[in-house]
Amino acid sequence: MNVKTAEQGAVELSEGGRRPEHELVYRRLRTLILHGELVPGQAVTIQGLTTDLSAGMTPVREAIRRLTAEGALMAQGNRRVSVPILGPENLEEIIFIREALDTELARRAADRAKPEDANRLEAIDMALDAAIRRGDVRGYLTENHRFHTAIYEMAGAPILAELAEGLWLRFGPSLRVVCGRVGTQNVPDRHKEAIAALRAGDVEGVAQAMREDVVQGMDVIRMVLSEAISA
Amino acid sequence: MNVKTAEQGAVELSEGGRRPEHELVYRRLRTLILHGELVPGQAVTIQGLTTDLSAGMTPVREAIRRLTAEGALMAQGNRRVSVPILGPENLEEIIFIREALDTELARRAADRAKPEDANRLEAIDMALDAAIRRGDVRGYLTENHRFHTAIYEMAGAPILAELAEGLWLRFGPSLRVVCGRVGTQNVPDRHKEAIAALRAGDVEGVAQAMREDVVQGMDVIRMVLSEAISA
DNA sequence: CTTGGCGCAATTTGATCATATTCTGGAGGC
DNA sequence: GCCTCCAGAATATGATCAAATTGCGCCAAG
Repeated sequence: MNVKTAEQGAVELSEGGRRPEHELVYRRLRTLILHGELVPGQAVTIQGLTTDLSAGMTPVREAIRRLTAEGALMAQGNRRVSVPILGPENLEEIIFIREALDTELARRAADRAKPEDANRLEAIDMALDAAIRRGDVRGYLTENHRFHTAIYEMAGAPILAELAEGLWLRFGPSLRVVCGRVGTQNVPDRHKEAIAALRAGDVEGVAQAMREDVVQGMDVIRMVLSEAISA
Repeated sequence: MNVKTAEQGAVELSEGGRRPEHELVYRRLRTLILHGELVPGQAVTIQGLTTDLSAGMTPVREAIRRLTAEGALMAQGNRRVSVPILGPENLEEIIFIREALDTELARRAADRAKPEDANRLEAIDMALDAAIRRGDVRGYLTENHRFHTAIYEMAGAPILAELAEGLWLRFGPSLRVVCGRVGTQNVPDRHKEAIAALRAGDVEGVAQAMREDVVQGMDVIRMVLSEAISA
């Protein structure tokens, strides 16, 4: 009678193959936000998601609560939820804390890095460059995020990594808007410098490269957003 | 026929008098964690809370998800949720980021402070001292948290404040354990210095006072936790 | 006669609950 | 000692209730 349990054991891949529905909904919604598929200010309705993602109400509700707690969504008070609009003040706060977090995470990652890690980062960065060359905004956003996430994981600091990841959710939607406006060509990064410093065993060099990467990248967002307001 | 709408208008006090159930459950559970009523490692079950708080399943579920996203609770993978146990490495991460956050928030708060703000802080600090004198652990935790939260609100930096608040949820349970072990007498603070600097208009003085407050306070936790392990 | 504002009602959406289903952990038998 | 079965708990669904916004129609003013 319990035929299903048999096949489940086989499907069990990597770790925890069987994910609860609310987890899946959460991840899908999360990547939607991260890749800027949801525009800042856009309303997020439960019933809309139940039909769009063809999921039940409860999983969708829980995913929305979770993302709201992470700052990826904003409760408007009157039971409505929407994608937050990032003002210059908010962005300035994010820049401050990202500078501290990403720098420290890079420092710790460099300190614990194994030789193969530099290769992994380089592979991601090459995919990133390829996406830039072909003007693939979606691919750019994905790979750029993967690059930073890889460093977070290398750092072995789960709480700091979680905080840093959470910040990406806050500026994700705006980042997409920026890319739509200035393209992917003109967004500078310090990935090559970071990888070189990592190979040289220069811990502080990696930390400083990532600091500059963050500050410069966020600065582009700041400028585009401020001229979007004046326009 | 619409008698209900009339009375609702009257009940509307301050802002948003009508709170949804899941919000209330969230707040109650949150203060339980913040004041250390829940021991690190303790299991948190949905059905347990539905009976304890006499609430429905759905609101409890959402509150738990929210607090899990904030790091106040930990999903164990196998559908279980518990209060996280803070290891030395985790605590060290929290100390690092709190030092950056609380210092910056204090700096911004001092920069925007009005004279009455110093009085508000002093009132809280006096209540705190009173709680210490009478050995009231619960009161100590409440007032100490209120002191810092007041500064966060003064800073006018909602995102940084939210992040800082979230960290309290992570070390709240352990803080209670520490107080139960060393009492409230021996936990130093720099509140008086911060208030004095605030009155003097010394922005950097306030920032440094709060930095020392955080570092010293967290150091007590670190020491107690490490000797709890060796014991 | 047109237009702007106001209020009511209809519809859409959110919140909650009761219930069915699925899964985990452990007890007991082989 | 391992496997099977069971109890308890979590997940997920759909229905029901409540609330908020939207849109329509009416009235009054220009």
